[in-house]
Amino acid sequence: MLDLKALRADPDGARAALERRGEGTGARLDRVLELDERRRSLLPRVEDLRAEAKRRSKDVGAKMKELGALPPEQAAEQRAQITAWAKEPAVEAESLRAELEVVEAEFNEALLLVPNLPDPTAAPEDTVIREVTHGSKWLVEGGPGFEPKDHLELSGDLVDMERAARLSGSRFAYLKGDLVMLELALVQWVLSKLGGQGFTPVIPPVLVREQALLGTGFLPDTEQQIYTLPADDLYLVGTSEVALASLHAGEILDVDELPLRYAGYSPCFRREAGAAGAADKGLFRVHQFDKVEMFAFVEPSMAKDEHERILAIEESILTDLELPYQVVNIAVDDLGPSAAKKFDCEVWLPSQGRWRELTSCSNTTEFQARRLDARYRPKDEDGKPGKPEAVATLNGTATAVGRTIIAILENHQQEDGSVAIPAALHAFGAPKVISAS
RNA sequence: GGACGGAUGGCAGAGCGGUUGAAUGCGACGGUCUUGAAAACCGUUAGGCGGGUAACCCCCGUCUCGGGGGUUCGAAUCCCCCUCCGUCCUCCA
Repeated sequence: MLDLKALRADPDGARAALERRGEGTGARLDRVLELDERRRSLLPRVEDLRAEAKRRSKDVGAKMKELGALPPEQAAEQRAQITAWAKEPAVEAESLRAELEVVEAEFNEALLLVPNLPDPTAAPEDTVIREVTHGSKWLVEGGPGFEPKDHLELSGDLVDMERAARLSGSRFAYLKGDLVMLELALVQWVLSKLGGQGFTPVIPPVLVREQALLGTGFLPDTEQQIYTLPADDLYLVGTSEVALASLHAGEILDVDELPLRYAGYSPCFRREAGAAGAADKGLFRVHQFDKVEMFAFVEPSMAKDEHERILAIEESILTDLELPYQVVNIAVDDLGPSAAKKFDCEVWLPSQGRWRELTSCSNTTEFQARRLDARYRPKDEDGKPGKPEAVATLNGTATAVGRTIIAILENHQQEDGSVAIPAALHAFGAPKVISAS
């Protein structure tokens, strides 16, 4: 949700920024402004009537007392008159309020449809800003001298998608043996690394109410990607970002508590509707996967720095895993509704001979916080507490387990089909070598 | 699944039909005192929306005591529904 006051102050600037997301996005803003106008013309009239009703209501007691001196019949008549007089503005206010309610409902709905203002530095089209190969054997001249296998060949029966399909349908997997140990090592290693960066590990609920999806901007927009449990009015989250963002919904945080950083570890569920034809096989695109997600609540002025910081952590994880990657500044017309700016880290997949998305981090500025009503109380230079303001939120993938396993298997495969697991994971219980045969 | 009890400001906790947006305590902020700090004392301190302002301070109005609806001239206070929390029973990994 955007800052209404800022929109009213500079509608043209906001419209221009929104148009960068694509033709017609500015029109949604105009709809909001128009409804805001109507709302504000109705509101004062309702409030004036209510003020009058209150005044009269307060006088009732005194007027009623005066009636005590009158004969009963006359008093009854007067009493009825007083009541009618007191009721009049309230009744009028009520009918106007009904009108206002309709306008406000439309207004709120329209406001939810306006995406975040993109950051000026969000790229016009996907732009590679950095490529880090660590001298990968796949990317040096000539390659390692053998044909890379894909992750399914490398994992053999450690990944069983046929039987998973029998159980649950396509795009599900059984993960077995050494790969399970690899996942657990990966998760534990990442959580300990993040712990050193101030991120508190969290295992959140993955079944959430609609409000959490609305608050994070996944609704209304990506409903076709979300699993629903209609019998219980719950949704399965596609990322723990949803649960982490809601952690401080409705709260006013002390500025001294900020930044608050969380590392959520949870399964993620995605319907992948529309991806039916996608050629990705194996673990790359599945309906259920585990992920460690970073999430930060910061002062708005710190959001850009935090975004860079989160990106740096993602890069550091890839570096420690000795995975070749490139960083992409994602095109402005490809941003989700909440994001003002987004970086993807794409990893090299030797079997495909191309870069594929592995992690991603977004600066959602105050967009989610406004919807979730997550605020903080700023202090001025003298340390005096001020009015609550929306915090800024950011999120980034620490490790998407399935895809990370793919990247490790493929990049660290050896000619004999075994895989040398990166040293960083050894101390966390990962096998040093995984061999499918 | 069943039976009770509860939900009030940053937190704790009164109020149970009429200046109650809300006592009191804690916290926070300001001040007095002090070499400084602590203690003590005094004062200030909820949020949303709209208007007066181009904007801040400030002022005015209105809404909000978990959410929604109702009764009433008037509801934090009475009634109904929902959500959540606690306790007990039942069940259960």
